[in-house]
Amino acid sequence: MQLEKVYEPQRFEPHWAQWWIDAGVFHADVKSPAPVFSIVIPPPNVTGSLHIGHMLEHSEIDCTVRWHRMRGDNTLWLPGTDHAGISTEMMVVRQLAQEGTSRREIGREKFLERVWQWKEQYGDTIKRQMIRMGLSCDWSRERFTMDAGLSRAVREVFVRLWEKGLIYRGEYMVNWCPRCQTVLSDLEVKHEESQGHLWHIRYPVVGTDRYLVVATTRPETMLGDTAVAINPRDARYFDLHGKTVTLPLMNREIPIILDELADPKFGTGVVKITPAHDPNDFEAGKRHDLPKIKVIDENARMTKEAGRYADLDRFEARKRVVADLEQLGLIDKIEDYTVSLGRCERTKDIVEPLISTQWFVKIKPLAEVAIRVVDSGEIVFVPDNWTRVYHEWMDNIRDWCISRQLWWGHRIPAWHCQDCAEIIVARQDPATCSRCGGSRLEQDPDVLDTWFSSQLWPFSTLGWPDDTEDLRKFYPTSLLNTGFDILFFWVARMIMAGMEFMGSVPFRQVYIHALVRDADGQKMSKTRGNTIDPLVVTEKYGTDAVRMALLMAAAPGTDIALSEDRIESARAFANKIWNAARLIFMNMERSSVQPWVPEDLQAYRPEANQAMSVPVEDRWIFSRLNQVAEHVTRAIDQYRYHEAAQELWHFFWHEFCDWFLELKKLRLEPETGLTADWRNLLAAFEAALRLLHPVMPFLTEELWQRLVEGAAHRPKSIALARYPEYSQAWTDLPAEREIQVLQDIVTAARTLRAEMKLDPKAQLDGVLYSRSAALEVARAHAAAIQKLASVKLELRNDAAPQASAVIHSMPEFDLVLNVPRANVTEQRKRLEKEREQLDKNIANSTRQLGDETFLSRAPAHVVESIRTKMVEYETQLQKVRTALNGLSS
RNA sequence: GGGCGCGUAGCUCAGUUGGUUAGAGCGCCUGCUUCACACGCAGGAGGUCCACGGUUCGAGUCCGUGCGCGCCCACCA
Repeated sequence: MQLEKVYEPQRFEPHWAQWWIDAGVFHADVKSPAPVFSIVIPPPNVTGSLHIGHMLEHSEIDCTVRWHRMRGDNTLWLPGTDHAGISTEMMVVRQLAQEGTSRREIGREKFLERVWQWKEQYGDTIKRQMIRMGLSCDWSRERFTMDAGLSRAVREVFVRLWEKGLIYRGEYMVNWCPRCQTVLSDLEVKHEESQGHLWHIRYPVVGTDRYLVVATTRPETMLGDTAVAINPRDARYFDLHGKTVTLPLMNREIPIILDELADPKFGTGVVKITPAHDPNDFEAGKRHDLPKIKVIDENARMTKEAGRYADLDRFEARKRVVADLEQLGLIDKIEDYTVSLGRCERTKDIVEPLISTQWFVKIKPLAEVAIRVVDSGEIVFVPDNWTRVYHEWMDNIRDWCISRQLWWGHRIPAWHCQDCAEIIVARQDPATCSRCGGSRLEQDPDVLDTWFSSQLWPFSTLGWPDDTEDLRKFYPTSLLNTGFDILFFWVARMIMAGMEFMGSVPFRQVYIHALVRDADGQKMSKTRGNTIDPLVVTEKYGTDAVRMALLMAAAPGTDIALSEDRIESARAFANKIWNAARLIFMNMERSSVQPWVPEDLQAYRPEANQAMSVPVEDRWIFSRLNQVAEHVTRAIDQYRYHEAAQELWHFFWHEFCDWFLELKKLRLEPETGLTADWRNLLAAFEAALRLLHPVMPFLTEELWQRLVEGAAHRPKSIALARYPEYSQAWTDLPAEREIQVLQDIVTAARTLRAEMKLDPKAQLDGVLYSRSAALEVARAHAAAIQKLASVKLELRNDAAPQASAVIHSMPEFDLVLNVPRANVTEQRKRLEKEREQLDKNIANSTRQLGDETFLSRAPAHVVESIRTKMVEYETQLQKVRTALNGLSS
């Protein structure tokens, strides 16, 4: 079992990914009618990357799931849903545009075919990558058919809501993106501050020589004004009530109305009312029964209603309108003004508020229930400050516009009778009109908002609307792990849908993780060009390294700044493990040691070890393994992935490799390699791999399989082996103390050598002075000390002599090196620094121990620990003084 | 206009209920081609924990104010 010298994840990661699925180790048990990936891959001629946020999410979920499985919990992995919607559609639209074709030209059928070609072309890449990320992937056209599978659930839901009167179709003010050619929900509109102007326009009052001055940031909309409003309590204009003004440019006479909408304190206190192009005005228009004149169309061009401005682009029209008004002397003034512009989340185009007929969900009744289950604690957010954010939104929720003018999505199951205009909503495609019996039915051309189907995820994936075994077994799920960016889009709606259609919560806990950002903390975006492409980095550094880097940084609360540096150092860690394995395997081979795996760590009770006179480093490493198992378990349990990852990192690298393996190497037989007590090493390594497996699944599987190859009784996969568990009995404090002293002795000698700038290869002699157990430790580990620090120590049960030029003092011992010429400067520097620190500590402790209030109020153990430390400080200070004296004599 | 979060070593960040020498990774300095690993080994430098005030025997940690940065929500022309 030769290992390559350098860790090359590319060679085994794809293999294990496929193997896990084939062997059923890790694949979801559920036959999902939903498509299973939520990653957007752009077509080849569009630069960009995957949804970076998912990397973290997938690593965390996978880590959690693996960990649960290894602990024997019954877990279920549910794949995510596809974002059938604008993103996908727009990519194909862009591709078409580059070929000189438009979507409309090609038609719905051909367009959808085109989307499929694109998905299939890149499906393999997506699939491979998803598996590498630890996500099962069963993605095929059969499973993702807009008119089958999931759409059955979607239809069911639509029909039920319709029958309950919770879906309605109506004319409302909607957000329209002229580029996407579709309506957007409120959540898809992002507001952005930008520099604009506030135009003050004079409207002549009919029958007088007065003007009313209105202010607007969008002068072109004035063409559609059907009133101006003043506040009923505004004395300035009260006498004008009942009169009319002439709308400039259009020469239309429009009424002056009284409405609270007009704020006397803002601007002139007069507001123009454009019911067709502003949500506020739309409401005001309803209150006063005003006509709605649509002057801007779906292409953001002016309509016929705009008179001579018809067909102009909205911004061109703005210029003309302003110029014309100026010429007429009707511009009162123009102010600079910061306006909050609504932009399309995807195209960044300025969203135009339009009147349009759309489908809506009446959301209040659903929201009330969803608020209740969070209030009552049936659903808990982690961290819990998100509860507030959730409330904030749910309390002020507005009806949800669910229709989209796209093709890539679930068709709305509604038919319009061409004869009697009846709307038929049905589970089965109707053949005739239920009212007039006519057969001229046309299905509504719109598709549903992608989140309409996504909200069904917790139960549609389990077979709903059928009453399946999966559904009964796995609904509700215990945990939802997601990013805060889709809290409203998805999480809130899943809760509403769960309550409405299943009658119970879809999940108990919602863990909100951080988002991944670039090295400078900026949001990754294609336009900024600061994306890290998961496809590229996992290929380059390995999935395990990417996961480790992400988890190391996954502290809750703050976002993650991801850089290649971090991934690189995670790869170094992976390489370290790899090479530790190389060392072990090479020696196993030399000694023909039989691969062997203990049943579990229980085999290594410290009592048993002591009885078998097992080397202390073995007792020590088992004791440490035990502690680490406990810490990691607790950390993952509380979603503190960064703590788990760091604990594992430190343990594996700086304890297992730096000390344990180094000590073990000293026991190598020159000819035969491993000796009998290497059984313990194998057991420790095997357990350590299991400990690491949830975080670095591929590397650990590869090494574990090699390690246990041919072993008699073993699980098929490390993923099916048991996760190491803490047991107090395994903690071996004497062993830990002994190794600690050994480390101190070796480190002290090394520090001295470095300070003296001594030849690192030269074997030195030294003396260890001690009156404590350190003497015994040094005696027992003389060989180790000689190897690890290149120092042969003479042991003296005595205090250190007054004058020693080369000395390193620790509380337990003094170590003196016998060297002819000492480099005194370096040592003096260190000693003086140490003395300063000690002086400070002693002064501090003295002050506190002399403070009556402190002594009486501080808890006893705190006072006690300061007393103990005080003694230590003083002994140490004495030693440092002696050493300094020795230097000067 | 509301709400939330952040400010700790050159950089990116940890720091669970306040407890006394504040940690890690990267970077930096010194020395090592030691037979697992230069994606390495050994040693080291580097911090008035944004400022001021308060609570406390004790504050990086709790409270207030200010400064700086970021995010979310919001129909004020």
